[in-house]
Order: sequence, then C-alpha cells, then structure tokens
Amino acid sequence: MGSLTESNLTLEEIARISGVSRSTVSRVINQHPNVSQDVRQRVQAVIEETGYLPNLAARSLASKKSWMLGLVLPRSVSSFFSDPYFPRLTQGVAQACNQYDFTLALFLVGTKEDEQKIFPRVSRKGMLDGVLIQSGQIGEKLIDRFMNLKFPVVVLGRPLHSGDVSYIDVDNVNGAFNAVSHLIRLGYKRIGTITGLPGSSATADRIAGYEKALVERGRNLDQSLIVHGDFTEAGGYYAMKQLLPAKPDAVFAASDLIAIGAMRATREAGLNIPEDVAFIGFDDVSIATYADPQLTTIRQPIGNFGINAVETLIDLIENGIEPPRRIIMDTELIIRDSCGAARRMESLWKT
Amino acid sequence: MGSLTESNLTLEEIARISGVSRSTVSRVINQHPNVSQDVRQRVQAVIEETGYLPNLAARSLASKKSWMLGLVLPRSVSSFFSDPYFPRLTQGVAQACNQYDFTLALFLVGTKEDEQKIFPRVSRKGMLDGVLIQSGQIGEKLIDRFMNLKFPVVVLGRPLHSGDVSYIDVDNVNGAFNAVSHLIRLGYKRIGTITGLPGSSATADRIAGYEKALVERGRNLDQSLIVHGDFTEAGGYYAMKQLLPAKPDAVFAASDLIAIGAMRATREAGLNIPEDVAFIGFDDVSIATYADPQLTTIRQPIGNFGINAVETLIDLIENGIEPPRRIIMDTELIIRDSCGAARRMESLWKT
DNA sequence: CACGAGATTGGGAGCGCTCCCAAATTTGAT
DNA sequence: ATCAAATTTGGGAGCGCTCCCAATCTCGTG
Repeated sequence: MGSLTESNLTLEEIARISGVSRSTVSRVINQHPNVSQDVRQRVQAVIEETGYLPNLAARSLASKKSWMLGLVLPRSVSSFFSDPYFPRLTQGVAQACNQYDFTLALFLVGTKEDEQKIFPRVSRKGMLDGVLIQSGQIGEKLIDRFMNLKFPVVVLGRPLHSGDVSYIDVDNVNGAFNAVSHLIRLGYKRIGTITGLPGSSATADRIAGYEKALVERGRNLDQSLIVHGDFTEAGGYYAMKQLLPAKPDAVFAASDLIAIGAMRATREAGLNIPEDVAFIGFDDVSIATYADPQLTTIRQPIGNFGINAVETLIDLIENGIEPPRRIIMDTELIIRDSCGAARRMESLWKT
Repeated sequence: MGSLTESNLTLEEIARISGVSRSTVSRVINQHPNVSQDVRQRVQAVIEETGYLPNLAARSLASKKSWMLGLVLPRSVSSFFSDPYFPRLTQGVAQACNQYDFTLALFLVGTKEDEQKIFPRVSRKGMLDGVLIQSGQIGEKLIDRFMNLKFPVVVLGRPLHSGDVSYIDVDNVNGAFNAVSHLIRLGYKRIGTITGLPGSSATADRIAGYEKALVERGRNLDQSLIVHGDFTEAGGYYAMKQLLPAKPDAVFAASDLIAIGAMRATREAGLNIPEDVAFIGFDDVSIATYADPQLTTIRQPIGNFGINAVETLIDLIENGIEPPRRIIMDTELIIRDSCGAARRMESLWKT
C-alpha cells in the first residue's frame, strides 16, 4: 500500500513501475480494447496496489469531460429548504450521481447577487458536463442561455416556455384531478383549493386538474373557493384564513406544506378536521405523516424523479442532444385520515 | 458581446485581442500587482467585453487549486433528509461557498457501497481544495485518512476522537442544560429525556447537559426516565411509548423531530400537551412551529454554523493547518407552547 | 548623459492527462 | 518459411493555464 506516495502518483509513474508506457496505462484505465491480456493484468495490479487514481484536473483538461453534474436550485422567495421536497429531490440526484460515478455540484441560488453570477459560474468551461435546473422564475431565464451554448440541460419540472429543451415532470394535472375526484367521491360539496406560487407550470397544472375534476362531475367553478398560496406553511395558513369565509367542506392544497398551514388556520378557527373541513395535500413528504390527523395526499415519486433526471442528463451528454427527451411520471393517491375517507365510507355503508 | 465565441475563448486569444502576452492577461486576472495601469484597464475591458472566464480544468491543473469544497454527509440509517437539520446546514454551506466564489460538491453517503468508495472519490487529486465532514460513524472513519494526506478538513460537530482535527460544534451540553433548567424552573418533577442516536458527541453531550441540570438542582437521576432514540420521528414515537409508563410530566427531546414523534405517541395515549406532559425539543427547525402545540426548543444557529464551517475551512486551505481551529457556537432557548410556560407562570402569579 | 534599480512584459517549461499516428510485434494464410 | 493484415505498443503534440526567469522599459540620480 503506497499510502505515502498515493498523493503524487502520476500516469508516468505507474507506467514506469509496470514497465510499460504512459499510453498503455492510459488505455488500461480507460478500458480501451487494444491492450493484451497479460499487460492489462500487470498494470491493473500496479494500479490497485498503489491506489492510483488519475488527476481529475489533468483528465478534464485533456478530455474535455469533467464527470461533474450541476444541480441548480433557486431558493425562491422565503422558504425553500423548509419544504422537504427539495432535500428529497437532491437526495435522489446525489444517489444517481454516485451510481454513475459523477460528482454533484450543488448551486443554491439565494440572493439577487447569486442570481447575477449563477450563469457564468455554472457554464464556466472545464467545470461541468451538464446541468439540472429546477424550473421556475430563475430557472427559465437560464435555460435559453445554456441551450445557446449547446450545453446539456435537463429541466426539473416542465418549463413554462419549453422550446427544444429536455425536461422531466410529474403528471400534475392528473394528480390534482385524482385528488379532487377523491373528495367528490366522498361526497364533499364545497371543495376549495389553495394553489402554489403562481407562475410555475406545477401550479397551473394542479389548478387545471382541480377544475377538470369539478367540471367533469358537472360542478360549477366557484372563484371564491380558489385562493392563491406560495408552497409555504405560512402561505397556506393565510390562504386558509381567506378561504374560510367561503365555507369549504374540503380543501385540495397544492402541497403538503400548504395543507399543514391551512390545517393550522382551520384548527385555530375552532373547526375539526376532517369533520368540518377535509384536507388533501400534494407531494407526500414526511411531514404528511407527522400531521394530526395524518394527511391524505398525492404522492410524487420524488427520489425517482431525481434519478431519472440524472439518467436523462447523462444520456444527453453521451449521446447528443436531439431530439429533446421528455419524461412525465405518475402520481399516486395516498389515503390517510385528513380526507375523512374512513368516516365517510362508514356513513355510506349505513345509508 | 462575443456570445458565440464565448465558448472557446482562451487566455492566448484574449492576449491577442488586447495586444499583450498571455502572461500579462494572466496577471490581470489574478490581480497580480506588476501590471501598468493602462494595460490592466485595456485587458480588463477585453475580458468584460468577451465574457471570458479561465478554463477551470486548466487552471486547476496548473495551480493545484480547484476552488471547490466538498461536503460529506452520511445518510446514516433510515432518515436523513427527513430531518430538516441537514438541508438547513447545506444551505448555509452553499451560501458561504457562493460568497467566497467556491463551488460546492455534495457527497451523500447512502449505501454501503457509497461508503466504500467515498474516500477515493473525495480525496482524488485535482478535485477538491478541502472538505467538510459531518461527524458520526462514517465521518469518523474518514477523518484520519484525510489528516494523513494533509488534506484540509473541518468536521461538523465534535468528533468522538478528535486528534488534531479542526471542528465546529454547538454547545450541546449547555443547550440541554438550559432546556432542562427551564423545565425545572417551571416546576416539573419527573423530567424525562429521549436521546439521539448513541455514538455521537451531540447525543452524549445533550445527555450530559440533562443530567447536569438535574444534579445541580439536587434531583436524583432516574434511569427509567432516560430512553434512547435515534433523531427520527418514528424513533421518538416508539421511545415515548417506552417512556410513558415511567409517568414523566415533562420530556426533553434531543431533537425537534424526536419531540414531534413523542408528542404523537402522547396524544395517542390520550394525554394532553402540555397539561399532562410538557415537551421541549432541540434544533428549532421549521416543523417546531408547525406542531400543535408549537414546540419550545433550543435553537441552533444552523445556517451560521455552515457559514462558519466554510470560513474556517477556507482559512485552513489558505493559511495552513496548524494549530487546529475549534469553534463552539451558542444556543438559545425559544419558548413556545409545548413546555406550558404560559400556564405555569400564570399559576405562579396566583400563588 | 550615462547608469543602475525597479517596474513591466514576454516566452519557455510544465502541470498530468488523452489522442493520434507511426513503429513494433504478432497472427494467419499461403 | 513468407508476407500482408491485424494487433499491440510507444512517443509526440497538445489541452489552457500558472509560474519563473530573462528581457525590456522607465526613471531618478550623480
């Protein structure tokens, strides 16, 4: 174990030790076929023995590949990491990076200043092979610039103006549709919704799904039952205060965090959940099960979402950019207590 | 705006355009003093106009610096990103990296396989200038190996066996002491605790603080009031089930997440919070305010913790390694509803 | 007006790798 | 055994930067 020399080992050094040339060692490392069986083994042995790993910077410089992927997350307005969605996403991305032997560079865009500097930082030559960008305000501005550079990009969540860009999204329309249909099925009459931050496709699609479900059942859309939130707990709380006068008997919240906030406002108003107002969220993050009552919600495959995104990006990097890849993932209705399914079903039996 | 040429701009090219040599441009970029005023301005102008940024790989290779920092987080056992602590920490680290123009590489150690590969991955030449490691099982194993390589490391949280390593920690003993003292002051008689995952200094120190507070007030330590958890909600839930038979009237939980779980178990047992059992948590993550009742807790300066860690690491990188830096940050008692302070104080007034 | 110190500039060498091409070796068919 | 074809190997030329040293330029001074 050359643990002492481990630090300044070079290709040339490995070549000297194994009695071959620099090029041959390089071939062994890069799995190039044109190396005889016994030479390959001999070199392999030396590499293992010494714990040699090629210098990343040198390799990147020569090959124009860095085996690094970027993940750009805008920490829009207030919260961001207070919503467990992003950590889960990040985890999925990190896991996939590990699996494919890529390194993950994380860019959290916080301040206005970060926003200014983010593009040069990320697009800088010799740094990243490709980038994952969360859709939304900041993300959208970056997409075109990356596309212009022919820089491999995969957008997380459908961008509002998707030209030729590859993206991965969850079927938000259908998820919301299923959520609201579930509430209709349970017999709720005045179903309200608290939306996400306006200006994102997720928000728009979830509203569309909500409306579609009501319309298909021949219900009228009542604008007083639609209140805009921002994907935060506090936002949900204040939105619910606005919604309460409209006397909803059930609410579809555009995220679990919104639902948690809305339930807080509901309890404060002295109402019971789900007897007086039923709730259903979106995401199925861990707090959904910590809530009291536990939250019925639309589960997103968040972890797989990240993994899929990385796989798509790597494919883009290795096999070129056309045509754009587009992946839409399915959601799943998770029934817990906040929708009152148990009680409602019971009463249905009785009638 | 040479947006088209932006991509393959080199030092040499900038030199040609500004009519000086490669070396001079390099000096301008690296703020080397020996450049005349007017040449500097001329070159600066060309750089701005073309949007040139040095190739990172080439720069790293030549200078042996990468301007990249690593953050290694072991996703020990079950949860990890389900605890909002780590996202908050990551955010602080990312923010500081932005500020100091470093790039953040995130390493989440998930599987056993990751654990095997993490060291070569991270210590690989030409990749990182330094690394931040979360203390704990996996972290501890890595520390020595990095120290041997003279690789700059800052440990997040005091490592169990801290040799010459630099670390940053929060005053866990004092935090726990203040929490429990607060409960004592409010008149609780049977104060239990649910600990974190055994084997970390944070867990040990919080237990020490709990015991210190009790002992200083002349209370006896009752082992049946100490139950071990693991920093998860589910862990808190099951720990509380174990603790309930010991009839505690107040509980100090080693994290907010534990407290949330413990409160769930308490409610299920038909007890009221804080009338029957009061709670106090640790961390002050966002879920502390989403809980019902809102959680009294010990606030950690998590974001600043990350920022401080990065600053320490950069200092280490730039100014050498001895002596090891050690930073201990203070905590703060945040009084909300779960400790029953309001009611207790009220009743104190009456007497 | 010549001279040397100090400021400024240019060019070579090299960081450690990949990639290409030519040289050396092996193989197989005659 | 012989020669063309295929396989294997070695070395040169970069990749785009930094760093060092030598060359050049600027002055102030005697």
